[in-house]
Amino acid sequence: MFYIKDASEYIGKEVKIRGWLYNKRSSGSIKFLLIRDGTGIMQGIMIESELDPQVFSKFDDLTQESSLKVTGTIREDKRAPGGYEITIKDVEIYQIADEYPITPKSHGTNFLLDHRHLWIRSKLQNAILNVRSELIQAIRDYFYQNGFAMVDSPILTKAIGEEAATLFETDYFDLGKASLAQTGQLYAEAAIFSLNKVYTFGPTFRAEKSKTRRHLIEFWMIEGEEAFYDNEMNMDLQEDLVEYFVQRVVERAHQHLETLERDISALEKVRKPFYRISYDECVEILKKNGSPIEWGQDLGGEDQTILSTHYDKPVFIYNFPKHAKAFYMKEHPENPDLVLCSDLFAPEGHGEIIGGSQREDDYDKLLNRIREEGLPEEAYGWYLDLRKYGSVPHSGFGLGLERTVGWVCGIEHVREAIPFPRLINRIYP
RNA sequence: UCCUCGGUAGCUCAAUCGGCAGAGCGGGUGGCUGUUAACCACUAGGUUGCAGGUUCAAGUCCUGCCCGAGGAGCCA
Repeated sequence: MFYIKDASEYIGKEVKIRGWLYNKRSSGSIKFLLIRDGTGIMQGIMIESELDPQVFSKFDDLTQESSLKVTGTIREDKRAPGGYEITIKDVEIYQIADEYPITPKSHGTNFLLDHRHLWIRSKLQNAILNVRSELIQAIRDYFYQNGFAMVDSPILTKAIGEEAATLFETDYFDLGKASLAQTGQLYAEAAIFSLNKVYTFGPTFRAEKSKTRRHLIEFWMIEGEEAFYDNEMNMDLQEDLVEYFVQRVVERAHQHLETLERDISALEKVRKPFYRISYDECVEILKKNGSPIEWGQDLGGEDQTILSTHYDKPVFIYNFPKHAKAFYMKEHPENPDLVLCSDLFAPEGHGEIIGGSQREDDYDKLLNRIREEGLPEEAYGWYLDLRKYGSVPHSGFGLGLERTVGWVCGIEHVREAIPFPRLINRIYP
């Protein structure tokens, strides 16, 4: 089957394009159809003097997004968008589309989100979804090539993970309430004792009442977990992974990045080593740049923006205060107020894309932290077991896919980085 | 939950001091032999988010509510 992206291989040949009408123009007895087939957009020409009148008149019936099959010869022509065009010999119509809501002029976000099922057909959204697809493939390939096993963590769980206030609950037969997973990490930790290095790749759910450009209710997370890795090695791994997938997208999705008018030179700078700054240093830098942050607090949205505009490459902030971070992070051996962890911030104002840490591997210390945080001890029985039967130092991290897609594509809001975003006040379409 | 901004034609927006409800796109009709979000002419299209109030007169001012956007908190 012929696809528009392969046009250069078909010059002078007769082909059939199956697709949808993107737009049309006419100047009387010469008419232009812009046809898209998901791989590209190609201009078709209909010339009255060279066409059967019955075929020529089909132009008038065609509406935006009508589905059609055109037969014709591919030619190179500088006047055509994309450099190639098809001289049409025949037009077969699958369906005449109803009046299409998304016109070739500008629309507001609310309207576009209401029509997300149609919006994804547009040029920029198509490019974003293509980059997302390339990115996912690159991440999977990286893990495969580096000896990681893929494990699937459960989506229905007993409340265990991040925070009880942000759980989606559902009835689970005679066993009370279950909730949708907020993370697969704890299960990934169990899996390293079987497989050594693992990653999970799945949807996660957080019922946070967040309305910011960085938040989705349902988002996809990639979580690496590595036996016998300390926090330093964990950062080395993240750095290597991020460099790999960014460079691979630059290489294989170049055209889509150009469609998005992404500054590709900024992505080409994403090479090891990244910057690494301790939390202590970070607080000093932020204070100098006018942040009201005090030692002991986690970084706010404004702080993230300051940091990620300050550097031209991703930057790690490591070793946060214990009480700003999750219970499972390992206490710093020389300073019990700190934990061994790191957040990775993407440059150009895009903010946090990874949170990682070395995990607490000492049974008593972990139990202590669970009690300090007032977590339901009984739900963590199996997780504590991992510290009883051959506990080892280990580390891991979670990469937010949509934030990463947003950064690589250079788009403002994560809601465009996923085909059908789930937002606090939106579950349609 | 809190703060800020917004809601006018299918869509994007305008409407001066409170004084006749407007334009572009999209739809319809006609024209044009190389168009590039084509262009030109004509045309149809309105419960100004909802409910009250002030006024001779409200899209505009006041009160309440609904909906949306951005941000805070929280996080990937």
